Amino acid sequence: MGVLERSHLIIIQEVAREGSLTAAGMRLNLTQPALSHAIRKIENQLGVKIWRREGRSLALTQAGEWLLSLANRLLPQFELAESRLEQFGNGERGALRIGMECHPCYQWLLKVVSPYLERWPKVDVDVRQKFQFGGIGALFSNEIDVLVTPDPLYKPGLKFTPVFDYELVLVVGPEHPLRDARFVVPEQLAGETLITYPVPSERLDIYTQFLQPAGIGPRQQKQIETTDIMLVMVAHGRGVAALPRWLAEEYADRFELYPVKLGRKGIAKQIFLGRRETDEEIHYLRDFIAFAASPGLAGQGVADVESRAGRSG
Amino acid sequence: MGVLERSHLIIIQEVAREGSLTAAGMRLNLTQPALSHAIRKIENQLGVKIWRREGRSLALTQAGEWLLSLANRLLPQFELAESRLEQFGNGERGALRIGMECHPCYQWLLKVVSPYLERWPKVDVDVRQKFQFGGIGALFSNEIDVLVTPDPLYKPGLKFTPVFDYELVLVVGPEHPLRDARFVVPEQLAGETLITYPVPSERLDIYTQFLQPAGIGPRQQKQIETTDIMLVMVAHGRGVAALPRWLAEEYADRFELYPVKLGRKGIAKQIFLGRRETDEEIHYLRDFIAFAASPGLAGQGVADVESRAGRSG
DNA sequence: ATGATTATATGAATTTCATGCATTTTCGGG
DNA sequence: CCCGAAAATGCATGAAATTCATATAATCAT
Repeated sequence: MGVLERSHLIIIQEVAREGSLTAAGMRLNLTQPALSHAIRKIENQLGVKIWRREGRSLALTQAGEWLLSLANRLLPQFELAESRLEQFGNGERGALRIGMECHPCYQWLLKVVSPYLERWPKVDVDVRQKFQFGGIGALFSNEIDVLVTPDPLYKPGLKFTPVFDYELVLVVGPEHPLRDARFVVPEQLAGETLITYPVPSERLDIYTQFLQPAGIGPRQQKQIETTDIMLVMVAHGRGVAALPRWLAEEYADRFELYPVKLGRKGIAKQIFLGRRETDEEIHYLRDFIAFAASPGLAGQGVADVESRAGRSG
Repeated sequence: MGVLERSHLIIIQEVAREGSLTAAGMRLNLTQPALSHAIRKIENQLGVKIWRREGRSLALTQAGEWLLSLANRLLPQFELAESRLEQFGNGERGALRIGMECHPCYQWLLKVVSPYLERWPKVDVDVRQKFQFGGIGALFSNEIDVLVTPDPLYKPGLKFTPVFDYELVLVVGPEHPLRDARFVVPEQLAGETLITYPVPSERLDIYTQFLQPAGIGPRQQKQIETTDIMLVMVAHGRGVAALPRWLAEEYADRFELYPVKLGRKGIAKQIFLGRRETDEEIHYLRDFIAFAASPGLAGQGVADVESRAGRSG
């Protein structure tokens, strides 16, 4: 079985470096007899002569030379490992696996992540969008560490923090008859082509909070992966989309887009970051939440929206 | 100070592999409490949580995952190291550092080494030709393991084995007046250009055993490193050289060379392999000596030479 | 639910092992 | 040949690893 230990390599290295047990003992805070016993034990366990008595000091045999080169190769890796572990222990290092349950939030997340990576150079950020058992399940199963979601499902062991509010608006192109409407009612979408992200309609607020309550569906639905393409389509009058107002504004300089309020009062949305309570003490995670929630970052207020939505249980 | 040991990595790897302390304990010949105590101690020493209780078994934290990848990287190197050391212990592996005190022997050595390397695939052979304190000194100082020499200096701690005999002859080119002589006497070299290896003349038998006893020197001496060039020169009549008879015969198909006996009786030489007595039990070294001494390898008998030389002391 | 089952955790007892001390042996130099 | 410096040896001891017995926790089937 394995008998060669890191401490053995340290002894080999140090004895070779100092050329004597007495001197090596000093550096290792051991006595000469301790080392003498140790090296003999190593040799017996390994079944190889490692040292040769050369006069009144020790020299390495061939096997010893080989072990020394091994030690020089492996020991630095152990040291590196320990300094890394210290970083883990201090909460300076880790992987922040962010789960997304909110398609348009991706644009927002990018703005948060960039400066965050500067602040935490040793933290790796990973973004995931598909979860077998939903975002909450992914949090519980440790698949992710943070969940970006509009649906904070309050459960024991989880904590949610609101990070920004926005208004969900209908985005139409310049040729669209609704482009200057003060607001739109569900019936006005009955003849429209609705462009959405490719997720089930029960996860799309435009359905759950606007169309379905009125018992109305669009004439056609097109699913498109990326926000850019989606907005190109909208700008060219190939359909309408429901997106955060700030997102429409963000793209305003590239495409001619017109946001229209959904319903008289508009649809207010709020995004939450969820995390496990057990991760409370992880510095870089706590900082991510605080940083993401800090005002002036997303900067898309909802001053003109009167009510807030957000299921809880 | 360094606390992370190989055994810790083994535990991390095995627990991760089996997913349970009990199962890992079986494989490691440890009880479950032993592991339970061990992993807690590791965590305390490193100051990092490595495992997370997941239901009734254990899962790795991020730091744990990182340690596992470290273990997967480092542990195989330890295992490789141990199997190598076992080979060292069995005398299957090592470095055979051969010292040469005999220039023309290089050709012979090549013929010995090739098949030897086949027989001992894990033994590295290294050939050295320069020694600060002579070949014997190099043996004593462990600079080399085997010394190829015509001068076996018997000293306590060293053993010499004769490996082959040869006759030192004068080699001349096709145009040379001596080409068909039955033998040559020192006086006949007085007007010649003698080509030798670049070593002091006290280490050249043509001087010590032939020219100097007669108080004669050659008209000119040229020093050349390589045997090939030396023989090209001889074949073109640019000088004569003193070389083993078998070497001249070896080159006969490439250059037109004529060997001439040195003196009426010829100069007989014997090559010895010297080694330290302490290396007696090294298999691959003992085999090298036996192999090199086996008849039919060098195959250059000295049937026609009547006396043997070789100082001893 | 509840008990059976299968984990890990805990604490005290025990064994094992590393280390230090005292001493001897070995080696090199005057 | 003896002295100084270093390694080797043998024994005693204390710390650390391991085990045993048992408690606690979580899953599963009924």
